[in-house]
Amino acid sequence: MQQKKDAPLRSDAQRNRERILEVALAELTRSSDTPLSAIAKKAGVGQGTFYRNFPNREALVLEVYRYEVQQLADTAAQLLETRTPDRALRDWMDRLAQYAMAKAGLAEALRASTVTRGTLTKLGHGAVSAAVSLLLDANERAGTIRPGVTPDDFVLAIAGLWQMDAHGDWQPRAARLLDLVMDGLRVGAPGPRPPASGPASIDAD
Amino acid sequence: MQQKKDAPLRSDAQRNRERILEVALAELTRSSDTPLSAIAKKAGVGQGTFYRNFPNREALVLEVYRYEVQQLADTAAQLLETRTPDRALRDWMDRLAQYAMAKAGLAEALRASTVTRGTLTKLGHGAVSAAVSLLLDANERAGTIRPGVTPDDFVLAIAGLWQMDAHGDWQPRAARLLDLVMDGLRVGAPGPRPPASGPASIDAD
DNA sequence: ACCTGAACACCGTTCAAGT
DNA sequence: ACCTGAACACCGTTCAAGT
Repeated sequence: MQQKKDAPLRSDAQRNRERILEVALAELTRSSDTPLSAIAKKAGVGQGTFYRNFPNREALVLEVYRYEVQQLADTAAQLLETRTPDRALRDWMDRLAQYAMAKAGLAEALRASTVTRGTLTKLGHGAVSAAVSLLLDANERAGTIRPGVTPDDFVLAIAGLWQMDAHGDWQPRAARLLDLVMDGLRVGAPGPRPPASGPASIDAD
Repeated sequence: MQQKKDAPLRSDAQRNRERILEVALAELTRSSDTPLSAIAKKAGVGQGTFYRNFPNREALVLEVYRYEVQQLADTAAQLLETRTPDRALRDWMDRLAQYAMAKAGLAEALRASTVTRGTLTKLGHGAVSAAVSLLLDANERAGTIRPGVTPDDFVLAIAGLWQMDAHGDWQPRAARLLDLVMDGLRVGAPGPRPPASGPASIDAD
């Protein structure tokens, strides 16, 4: 019996929660294994308060990550308005790579705290998944990628991004990976904007 | 001053080390976060002995993993003898997927203990890298994949395998990922066994 | 040279007492 | 209803004492 149904938090509780998230973002970005006690102290709350908000490390990290990733997801729609679908997709992937590197500490924290497998995928069911859907659908309609690619496929294909070292020269490595993925997505594409029927069918009408 | 240069271990020390690795494989495969103290106890050694052999959790996990992965790497050469290069590559990838799922607990342990990023990649510089090189080279020579793909590219491209949930129905997900990667690798391939010069050059001689 | 196991440090989690 | 901070449990790491 922690909390009613979706009753709004008391204002001080609300403030505490925000402070914790704020500090967690800064701290976890820097180093992925900052003790939760340190975060609580820096946020100016007791251990108990911390635990009232986040039952464990994973819950905190997921929440921080979710918020951060949301912003990136939002850019997908914008890119689609100013570019061709395939350039929008590729540009978004580039941003994703930049993001993954900038938030390397956070990504590490996520990997480290995610004991259960597939949690990363579960996170994908949120904002990222929606953004990816948008991009994939637009490309499928334009005939620039093969039909039937799911957001899940996409997320798995670019998983390598989360495995690169942010300190080294990740840029060329990321570019090569994303090029390969884009090529893989294009194979079997019906071709740029095909009207209705299949391309070069055996019997013409 | 732990140990001379590469002086052979005393026989009892050797036995202890093997016992630890044996227990660690069994225990970590089951659940990724078995306490090191539990492993030490089950192996019948004191905490100190454990630490003499493995300075931290990561060292242990890497060692266990390295050995396990070695066996898989060894199959690459065999596959190349009994199949066409591209089928050998694809079959090896399928085995890799099976392996990744069978050793899911171990893979989790690896992810969890790998604080430093790129450690996974570093592991790739060993046996896996050699196996992948073998497969890629054979395919490049046969013209079934584009030239210039490095083992690093490959490892990044299939990183999604380590992110799948072993309990769910990973089989179709893995197949889709590997298909996409294969397609990506094929794009720009010179074509099956081209003799010497580029295909369809502008000016014929 | 190697081993043991108690001792220490640290961090996550809980809970009695307070407002 | 929410907060605090001391107390507890657990695990990684070290080290004095042994063979």
